[in-house]
Amino acid sequence: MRYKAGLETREKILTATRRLIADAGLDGTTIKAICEQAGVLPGSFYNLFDSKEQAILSVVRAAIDAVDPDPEHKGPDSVADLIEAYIRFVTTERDLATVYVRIAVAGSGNNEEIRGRMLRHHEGRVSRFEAALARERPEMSPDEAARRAETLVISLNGITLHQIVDPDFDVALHARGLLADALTGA
Amino acid sequence: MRYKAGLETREKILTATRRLIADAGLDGTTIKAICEQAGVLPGSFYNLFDSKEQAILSVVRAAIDAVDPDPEHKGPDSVADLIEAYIRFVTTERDLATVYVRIAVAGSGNNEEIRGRMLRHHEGRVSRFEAALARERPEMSPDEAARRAETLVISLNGITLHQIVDPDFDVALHARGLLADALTGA
DNA sequence: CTCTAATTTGAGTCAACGCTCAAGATAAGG
DNA sequence: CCTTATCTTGAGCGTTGACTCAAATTAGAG
Repeated sequence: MRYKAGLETREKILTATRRLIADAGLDGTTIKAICEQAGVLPGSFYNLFDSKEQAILSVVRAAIDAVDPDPEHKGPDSVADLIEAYIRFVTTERDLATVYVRIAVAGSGNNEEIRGRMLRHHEGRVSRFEAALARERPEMSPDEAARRAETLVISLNGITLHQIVDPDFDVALHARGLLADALTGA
Repeated sequence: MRYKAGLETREKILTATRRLIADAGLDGTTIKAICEQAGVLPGSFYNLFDSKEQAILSVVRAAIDAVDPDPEHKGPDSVADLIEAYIRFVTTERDLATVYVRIAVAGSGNNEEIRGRMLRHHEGRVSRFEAALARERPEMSPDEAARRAETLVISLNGITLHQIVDPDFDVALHARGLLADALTGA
């Protein structure tokens, strides 16, 4: 793949795949459905991807990366910053957020690469929350800060999970509630 | 189905289906796999169930009911009671807990019956937590208690979700942490 | 313009899926 | 023991899935 047309087709396929995983689930994400949504034929798909799994993995990697934007920037974010960034992601990139949860649940049992990637990503996120928490609540014991940071990240995932079941769910309200709980507790 | 043999076969099939959804995911839950695991042939499966979906739905209904044991008992549980019951469920009935989350995520997009059942069940659970919270923290505003109760239920689901990705995750530690946060906050 | 590599086409392969069915085996009431 | 309802067998049906490929088309460097 080197010509412009190929790159554009690749993007169309990835966009269609992302949309399908979010809307129809993994079962509904067939080659036929992807090709129809992308306006492309199967042969063209297989000119650019080795397998259906490869296309899905590309989308999944993008989704995982998008959950934690700017992971290199190790700057001193506050817990509130991190929560607001998450709210922004979940509300503006709902498809990617849905893909993230769908794959975490469906892929972790079968696919070791996905499971490992999810776990490493989780640890990274927890670390950032933990550091922010230690900065803002210096009197808190390190163990307590670590436990709270992990609970916070997991609870945020619970919020995203619930948004899949109830699309009208108020993500921001509950995410900010978690923030308050994490900062005010004993 | 009336003979004893039929009822036993039915149970074998449901057990195999539950195990498969938890271990292999919905994709891996094929008629062939169910029948092998149950030690039964396809014809026998279809003598007892109208379709694969019917068997899966039976397992799903059981999983949903099991998340909230004894829902009729409207007794005055404490928040701690409810959390401990949940910890017990997630740790002793891990297969059912995994089925619950897998179906919530995979089924809510496609299947309206499952989505509705999940939502109603969610509301029921939130109500019980809300009532317990109002009893233990009477000074809390009703809105605040409602918000906290819902956040608590959603966070517990996040814990179950995380257990699927990381089977060694300490469910009890984090669930009890949530309890403390919910009771002590402002 | 020319030539090659990249891309698109779409009919077609093969395996696996959910599911059926007629025939044989087994259970239980009378 | 006989009869009838229930259960089991397993080959096989039609459909759909992922994927292939040779031929036609198009993009772009020289």
